[in-house]
Amino acid sequence: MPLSRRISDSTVRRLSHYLRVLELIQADGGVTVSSEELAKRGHTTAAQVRKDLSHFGSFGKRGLGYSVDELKDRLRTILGLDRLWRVILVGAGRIGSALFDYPDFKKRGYDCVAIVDTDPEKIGERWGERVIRPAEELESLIRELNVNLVILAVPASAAQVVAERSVNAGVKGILNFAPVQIQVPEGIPVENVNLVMELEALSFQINRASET
Amino acid sequence: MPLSRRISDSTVRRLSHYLRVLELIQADGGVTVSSEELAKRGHTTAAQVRKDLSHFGSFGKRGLGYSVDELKDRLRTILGLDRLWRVILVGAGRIGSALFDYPDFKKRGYDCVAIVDTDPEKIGERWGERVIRPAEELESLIRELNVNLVILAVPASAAQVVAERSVNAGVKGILNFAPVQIQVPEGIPVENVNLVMELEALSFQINRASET
DNA sequence: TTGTGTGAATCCCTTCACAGCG
DNA sequence: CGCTGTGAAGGGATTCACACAA
Repeated sequence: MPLSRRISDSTVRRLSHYLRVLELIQADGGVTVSSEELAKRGHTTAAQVRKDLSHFGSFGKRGLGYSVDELKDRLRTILGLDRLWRVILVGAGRIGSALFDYPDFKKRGYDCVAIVDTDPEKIGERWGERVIRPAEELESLIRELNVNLVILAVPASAAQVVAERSVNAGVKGILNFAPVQIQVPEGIPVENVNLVMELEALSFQINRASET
Repeated sequence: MPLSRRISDSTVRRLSHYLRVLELIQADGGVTVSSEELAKRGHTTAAQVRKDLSHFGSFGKRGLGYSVDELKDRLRTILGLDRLWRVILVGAGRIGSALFDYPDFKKRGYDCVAIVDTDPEKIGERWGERVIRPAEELESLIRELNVNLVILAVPASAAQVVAERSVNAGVKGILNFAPVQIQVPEGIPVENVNLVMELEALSFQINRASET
């Protein structure tokens, strides 16, 4: 059942969302949950929930629903949250600092083990337990600290170079905040977060809505 | 031809991306582009580019390609960037400040006309030309300054309430950074940016890749 | 000849509907 | 009986392939 099928990006997003909902349900003292309820608190249908989960096994009890606790664990495993991810943050600007302080980060198993920047003013600055290191140390930090993920919070012009250096030094995935499409070798996943693109999607939809 | 068909979200994202590529091409002195080239510099196919554009009209010349300048204008109009969007930022934390300073913002026609926060320490603080106002003034600011869009950079617990107040006061769209699914009336577009979700998508894919 | 615009074919995702298990 | 798990149906979106315009 946990077949090596291709799982779509939207499915993964939904799984991530289910996990969040489960945590809320658990906080409210819920012990079991139906696909119906899970769907209502996401923005999906019950059939979708069941289909999503069915790609990875059958975790529910017919006539009963899912055990909140068990499903939560399963989702954590599926999403790869049952291990620690070691993250390096490249770019100690505002986006970088916003991420660094994001409370859910650590909670989800992401540990920012290093920060680098090119700005001499910033190098040496202390953020919590970390000290900002010069960008030249990128590769050595990745290797020494066994970094898995890199967060690119750098200007568009620097993103490609940093991505290449990081991949060469051994990172396995990239979260890219720079508004460019970066090229990486096959097999290195990249997720892009592009703030302007989100806003543009919004203004497009508003225009549409008002055209009726 | 600019028919009122349903345009998918992914199409809009691609349009937004084409626009960015066109700007780069123009900066390099390019005057015309083919769907082929546009596709290569995005992450799509030529057929996809043509199909996307065909939803809104036929802007190209057969055998020649598209005029960079004209297509850029068309895309700007389609995406609703040919007007000024007035934005209010709710939450003057790090994410808020990152957005506020995002250089592409103003360039794309988004003007952050007001900032509010609940923290007495922050109220009165000056950011560029703006002064942070108390959260109680949300509605009056939206009305007086004719705000179209609200950016929610607040904790999850506050997001729903702020969204409702904003919609009641007249905003037409919401960019939500809080990690919750907010409920809004039909016809008010919401775009969600969820940083943890992006990271989870990444770790999922890395796990998958290594399972091979 | 080149490269667009577009029906047709294909693929993938979502929804339906129900068999089957607790 | 209630709710899951899943084959089948349906619907969208992507890709193909080619007529046609410059």
